[in-house]
Amino acid sequence: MQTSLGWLLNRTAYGWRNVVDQYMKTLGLTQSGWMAMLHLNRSGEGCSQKELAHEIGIEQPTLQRTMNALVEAGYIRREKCPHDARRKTLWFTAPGSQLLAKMETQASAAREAMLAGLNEQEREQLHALLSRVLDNAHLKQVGKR
Amino acid sequence: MQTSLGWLLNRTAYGWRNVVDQYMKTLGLTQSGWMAMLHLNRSGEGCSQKELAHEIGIEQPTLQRTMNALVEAGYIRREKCPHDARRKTLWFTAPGSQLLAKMETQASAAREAMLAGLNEQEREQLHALLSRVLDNAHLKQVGKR
DNA sequence: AGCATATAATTAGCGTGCTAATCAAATAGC
DNA sequence: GCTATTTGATTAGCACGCTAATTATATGCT
Repeated sequence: MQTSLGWLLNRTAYGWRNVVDQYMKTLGLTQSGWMAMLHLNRSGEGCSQKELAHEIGIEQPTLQRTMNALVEAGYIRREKCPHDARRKTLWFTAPGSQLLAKMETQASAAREAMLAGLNEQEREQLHALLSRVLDNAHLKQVGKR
Repeated sequence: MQTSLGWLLNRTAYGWRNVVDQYMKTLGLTQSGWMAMLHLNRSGEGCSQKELAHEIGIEQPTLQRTMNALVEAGYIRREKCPHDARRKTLWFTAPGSQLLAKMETQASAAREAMLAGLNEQEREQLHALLSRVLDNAHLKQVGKR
């Protein structure tokens, strides 16, 4: 095996992000921006920032910066939660919803480009193998601090 | 498929880096630091900074910052190349070589931890699938600028 | 020889991940 | 009911990927 799996994994993830980025480029959003938009749609509008960060798999302060930019750009708005004054819920604005629709199209085109040549069975195999490696990573990180 | 392959890929790569980081932690080097040390050993001492960056798969300015830290820490030294005054070649210092030996041990322990439960055939399968996805990424990035 | 182009190292500055620390509100325990 | 702890959002600052631009040297073309 010429290249180590760790390196390969890292580079493939990096390449994937860059390809999606190219497909998204015309929409004028950065990587963290489209990630947040797509995941907010998946999580469902009205979730808290903490919940969205967890869904994306990043930490709250990381999302904070991205959210500020999206709010600034007018795609998302924060609202105070009536039940819990600490929470702020997230909602698409009308321009945000329009942009989202275009993003979904681009996202699936990018996905298809990356997986070109892999049949359904191979995609599932890759998914299964990566899931097992990721589980190992999580096990090893118990008691990290 | 619950989680998208893109997300899974990204998180697995991230998890892998963090696990290796934990194994390396006691050695007092950052992620980019041990990457540079291990790859310099693989490339062979005396290579240029550009060559090492290419071997690692990062850009020259990214390596530059890391190299400055490693030189500062006394693990690596830069030397002027006699044939080409633009080039600088990279060499381990004595403390650097000692550290490297420990790093190699930790690196393979980390690798084994991440791949626990995957037999040889599965590892090769994962390698092959990732390689194909990475190829797609490269194809899509032709003419990127 | 002399000027244009190419290449290696470097500097400057951005994007996005993180942890640590702070503030405000909610919850728990006495 | 009041203080102690927990929780969500936020701020500050670090690590490490990038591109663009600068500098010094090498190479190539006329």
